[in-house]
Amino acid sequence: MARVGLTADRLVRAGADLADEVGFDQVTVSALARRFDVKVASLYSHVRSSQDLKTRIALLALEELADRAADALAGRAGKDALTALANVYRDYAREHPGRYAAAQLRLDPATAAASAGVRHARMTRAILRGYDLAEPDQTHAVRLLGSVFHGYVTLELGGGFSHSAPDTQETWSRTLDALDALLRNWPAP
Amino acid sequence: MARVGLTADRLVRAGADLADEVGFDQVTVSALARRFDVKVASLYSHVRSSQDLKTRIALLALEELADRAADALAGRAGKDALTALANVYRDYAREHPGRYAAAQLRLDPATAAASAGVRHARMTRAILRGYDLAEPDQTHAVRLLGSVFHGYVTLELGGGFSHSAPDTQETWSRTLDALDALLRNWPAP
DNA sequence: GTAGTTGCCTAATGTGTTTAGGCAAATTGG
DNA sequence: CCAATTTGCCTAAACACATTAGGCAACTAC
Repeated sequence: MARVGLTADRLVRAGADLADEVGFDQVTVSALARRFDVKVASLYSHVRSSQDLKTRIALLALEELADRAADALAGRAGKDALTALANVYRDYAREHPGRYAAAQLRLDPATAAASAGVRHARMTRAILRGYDLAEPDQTHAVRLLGSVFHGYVTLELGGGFSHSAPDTQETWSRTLDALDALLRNWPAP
Repeated sequence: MARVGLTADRLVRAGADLADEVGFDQVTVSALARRFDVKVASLYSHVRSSQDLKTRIALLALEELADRAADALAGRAGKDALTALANVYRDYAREHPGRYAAAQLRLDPATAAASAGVRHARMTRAILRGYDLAEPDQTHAVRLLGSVFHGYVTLELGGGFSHSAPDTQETWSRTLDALDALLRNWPAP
């Protein structure tokens, strides 16, 4: 019986690729087994369950995304940093829609706390150092940025606003302009 | 054999309730059959497939949401209208998380075009009549509003920013203030 | 009341998840 | 270099959901 050399890592990576190809919720232990030309049961030595597999793919995506973000942010500040971070999310979602969807998987609190999710939160907050915002406005702004990035990327990817006239690249630029303007001129309570 | 009186309508409504209770992607033809104490196959006279059921739930949710939005918007303008519409989305998502998730289901273009989705787009645009925005900025703003509403609601519901200090109600208010300020003072290109 | 329609049923097939237990291949130690 | 052990992939089997085909009973209409 030829051994294929399965490992949790290879499975997760292949699962992520599969997600990008067919969509995250089409990722199934069976499909993954087919991809490795191996019987389904064999995967259960490496991965606890379907849920476990999906969670690991989510964690991988969060890591990759955080790494990209950290790279993009290095040496930038102000609007430059804002644009860089925003583009990391958007580009990642366009290049890796399945992975991006995976990154949205709801994790249980313990797993989330140990994930790269916390790096994301820190980086978003780091961007605001280039603007003049004290707490609690800083937290409000972090949440707003998160909402816009996530909301925009999701809608664009889902075809939410595909048909209308101005192309989405233009809207994206203007959205970043608007956010920058907003952060420089945050309204008093 | 006692007849239960199934109809597509009752199934869809029950499916929506089920979604609110256990989550939209736990909505299954089998679960619905159990809820009516009926054999699974019986549902297939009323609903074409699992996909069909989910699509119908999505359409129901979009309708309900659009109805609420239309009510809330009547007689309001400017920031008042902005706040009203935003609150409709947020409150609906909190009261009916499963339905809200359903409303995000990707529909094929034909179905989407015939759905209440178009009313949502029109209403968002209507809000901007209270602000001084010409095309193409109006479209950019529509997309931004959609992104923020959807992104915020999704993150809040998914526990995206639950732990940190300021409560989310406060952030929500300040987010609406910020959007209002932004629309009144939209940055030139 | 009978004819026809409709509604829910049984039966069967295919796919995905998961566990238990087996045999062969890799690895380790003498 | 071969024996002992670990490890990896397998077969087998149970269970859940989706879906289709075909049957019989219960409403509806005349």
